[in-house]
Amino acid sequence: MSTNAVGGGPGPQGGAAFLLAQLGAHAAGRFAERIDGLDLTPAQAGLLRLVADTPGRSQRELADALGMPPSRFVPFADELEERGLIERRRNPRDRRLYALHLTDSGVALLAELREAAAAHEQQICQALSPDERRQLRTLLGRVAEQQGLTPGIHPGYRWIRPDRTHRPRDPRPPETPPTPDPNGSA
Amino acid sequence: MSTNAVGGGPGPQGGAAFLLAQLGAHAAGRFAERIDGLDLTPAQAGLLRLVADTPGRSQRELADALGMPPSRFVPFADELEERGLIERRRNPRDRRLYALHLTDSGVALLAELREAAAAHEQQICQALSPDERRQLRTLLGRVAEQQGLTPGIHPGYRWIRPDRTHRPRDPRPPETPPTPDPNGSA
DNA sequence: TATTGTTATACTCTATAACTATA
DNA sequence: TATAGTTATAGAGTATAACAATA
Repeated sequence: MSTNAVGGGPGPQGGAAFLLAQLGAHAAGRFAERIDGLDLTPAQAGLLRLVADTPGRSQRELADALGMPPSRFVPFADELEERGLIERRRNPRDRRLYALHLTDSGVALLAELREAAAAHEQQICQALSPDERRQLRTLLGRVAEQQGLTPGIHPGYRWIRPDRTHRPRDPRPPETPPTPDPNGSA
Repeated sequence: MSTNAVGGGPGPQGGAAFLLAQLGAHAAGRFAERIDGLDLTPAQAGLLRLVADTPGRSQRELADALGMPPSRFVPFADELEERGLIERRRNPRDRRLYALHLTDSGVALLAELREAAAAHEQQICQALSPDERRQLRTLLGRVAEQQGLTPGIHPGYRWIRPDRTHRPRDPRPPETPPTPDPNGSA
């Protein structure tokens, strides 16, 4: 059996940092499996959550928040739009911008996503009593805060395996003629 | 600011499962940065650790243990061999097999790796007192055990970004003539 | 001229599947 | 015929950089 020569600390299972990395990858993998039933990848779930959280943001803003280049964000959002989960609305003040919003369908799926997340939480924390789970959340929360992590933002979207079933989208039909808006600037 | 609509549970930072995934990715990323100074990727460090832990195993066994296909394992091990950290020894009983061992250089680097892991542990757990760190390790260890994780084996080697500076290796010179070994079977 | 959104291209990484040597 | 190791190849996914529309 493996005795972990470099796990980073005391104990047969390695230090807390190694356990965090190990359990984090495990938890992320299990969550991915779970929401696969909703036909969502973790990154897609993250975008739904982000759009629900702060609706109306531009694609550029969202791409920055997720740490992904705009050229990657576009086909990424395309999928969710094709599935009717989000919609792009032109900003009449600045017609370069799309404001992203959840559709009713997207709101409904988000509710399912919340259920999945709750079930996931139960599944991962099985070994702990309610009191121990609170202890764990408190300890992890303090570590996360001290390490400067943004609540609710997973730092790994950049690396997470993307959806491989992405088909090229059909060309977007030309926009409705430019409703002439008298006020000019941004 | 993001208020985390689907983090999986109570608290402003999401449930324990989300915190685990978030902190796990963070810890893994920081560790990767740290050992970049030793010119090692996390996957390479994992292989060094594995070979040190159970020397003499075949490439096939190691590839299986790491969950990577043999065709990917070969160039992966090539790099470490070119750098003189591991060596392949023919098994005279079954000349199809290579037994992998650490060189002296590899042992020395592993010692540095242990130091890096210890420093990493300190860096990640800054926010906690020694007693709290023990609590955290205990809680995480119980979760890991219940979830069936193998101590010391990170489940994410399959997905971790590989080294992009891999140059094609020069062809291996033909093996020394077959020391005729009277006993035939495996 | 700068910025948003988009598309094209070139590059990297990967797994599948042949292939060689040995059993 | 089966297996360890290796190599070739074809496919997927990515970022860089050009591009169009709008400011």
